[in-house]
Amino acid sequence: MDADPLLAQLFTGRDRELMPHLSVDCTIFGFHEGQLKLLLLRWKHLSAWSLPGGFVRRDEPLDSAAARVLRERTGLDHVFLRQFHAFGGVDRGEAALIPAFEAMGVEPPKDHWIVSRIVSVAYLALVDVAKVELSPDAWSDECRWWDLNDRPTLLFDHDAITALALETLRAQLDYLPLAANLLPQKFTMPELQRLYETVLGTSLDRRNFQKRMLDQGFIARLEERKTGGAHRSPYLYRFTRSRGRSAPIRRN
Amino acid sequence: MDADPLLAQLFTGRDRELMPHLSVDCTIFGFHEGQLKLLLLRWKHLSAWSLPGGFVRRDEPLDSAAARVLRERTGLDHVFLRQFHAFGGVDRGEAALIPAFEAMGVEPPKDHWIVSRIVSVAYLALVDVAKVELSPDAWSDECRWWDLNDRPTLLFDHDAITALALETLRAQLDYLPLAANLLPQKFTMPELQRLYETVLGTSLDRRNFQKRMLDQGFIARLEERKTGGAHRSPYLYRFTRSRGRSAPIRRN
DNA sequence: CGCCATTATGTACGCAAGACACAATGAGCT
DNA sequence: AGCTCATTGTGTCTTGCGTACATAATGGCG
Repeated sequence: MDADPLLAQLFTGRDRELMPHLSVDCTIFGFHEGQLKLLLLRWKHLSAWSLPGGFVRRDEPLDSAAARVLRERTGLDHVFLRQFHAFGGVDRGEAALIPAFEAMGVEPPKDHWIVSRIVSVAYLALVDVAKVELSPDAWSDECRWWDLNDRPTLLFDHDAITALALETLRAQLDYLPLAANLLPQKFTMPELQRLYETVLGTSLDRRNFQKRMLDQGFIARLEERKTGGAHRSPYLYRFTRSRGRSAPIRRN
Repeated sequence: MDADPLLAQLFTGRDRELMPHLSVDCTIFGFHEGQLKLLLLRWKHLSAWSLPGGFVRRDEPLDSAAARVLRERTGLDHVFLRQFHAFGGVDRGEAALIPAFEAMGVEPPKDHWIVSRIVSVAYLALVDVAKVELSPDAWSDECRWWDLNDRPTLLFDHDAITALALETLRAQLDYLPLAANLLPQKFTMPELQRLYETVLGTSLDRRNFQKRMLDQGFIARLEERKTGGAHRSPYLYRFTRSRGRSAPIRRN
């Protein structure tokens, strides 16, 4: 098989433009039809899945590298994207790449940093599924949403990364207006509640939930109602705080 | 001036044992005489201060590198130490090192990674000041505790690192038994309260504070009392949860 | 032996969260 | 048109936690 020219360059010069031994990985969450979704890539020739990731250019801040990865896979920019952990184990499974490179006709030099050790800084992204336009990267032949509960086992240490991302999301969901990033601009109260229930893995009381949300002050009710449902039409709401950014923590 | 042989080797081979462009920095907090302390190093020939840090060996996990830095500066092991952020800006002030190297008689090759760009993973450590035995590293001539409020301006981006470390500490103080790591085994309730007040920057009600702490279940009262004070002798308490380890999060 | 700063402990109030009930609506059916 | 019924909108009561505040107990000191 012919080597992809871009990939072949990776070991003949292009790697010099990159920060060696360093990468970013993005756990990109979405919410659709009452289910939490995770964006995954399928590697060419491996038929196995991983988180979207990429290398860091020598003149590129870490955060910008993560934003670039997110933009290239989803077309989105200026959405919630936040670093949550650096994964720096000695063996994170980089060797799994070697057969993939060989199948692509690329011969990585022995002990090249790409197939030896990579420290990866992991980012958590929250996006509106409806706005995403998916596109795989040079290493993968498919890019799609997976239901979080049906997701396949991932390459490298990406299962651990995903687990910590989910833990981080759960821990911050109730005191940051994170839901604003996962829902469309206008949404109904039951939709918001189902998002909370899905992320937290619990069931909540409708009335108390609504009260809490409104008391919180993050959301405001619109005069519109959602039509077409087979029952009483629910009100629409919107988030009032700027999306993404953090909020107050009060003490004592 | 003669070059320190260890430092000279840094650009003649020893750098090959290290992960290029990568370092760890430790914000090591202590508590003594009612004040929150930060451990700082003074750089030779620069007379300026920075956080303790170090490079990561090629066969060394990130967490181990941080633990090694902590051990080498304080003699402590198995204490609270947790990664909290990766600082990955393009220019974090690495160039400040060049005059220091020159004064030490070491000539860094132009564009060597050590003086161009370094991504640093920052760790937060909490230690019992009484157990610490300080020792500077090869780059510094002094290692000492600073009162957090009197601390000097730091080199590189270490002021930003310190600020985020403090923010992290504040945010987690009330739901993790972090204080266990900053106090001796036995302590009085007023001591614990002063620690909280110092870290949070607020003043707290004695009675409510005591009630909260005991309801929390982290601490238990001993039958001993502290003698020697000029007033009613306070009870001693101890933490019941295991010290040192962080809470639920550990990965890679 | 009384003074006084400090510690130990108890009580009252307010607010927010949780448990729970009932009215209103909109589509589809007969 | 009127009934059914799942779903949404709204109110009340209770409980528990955090906060405000007051009083008794100690131990050294003059």
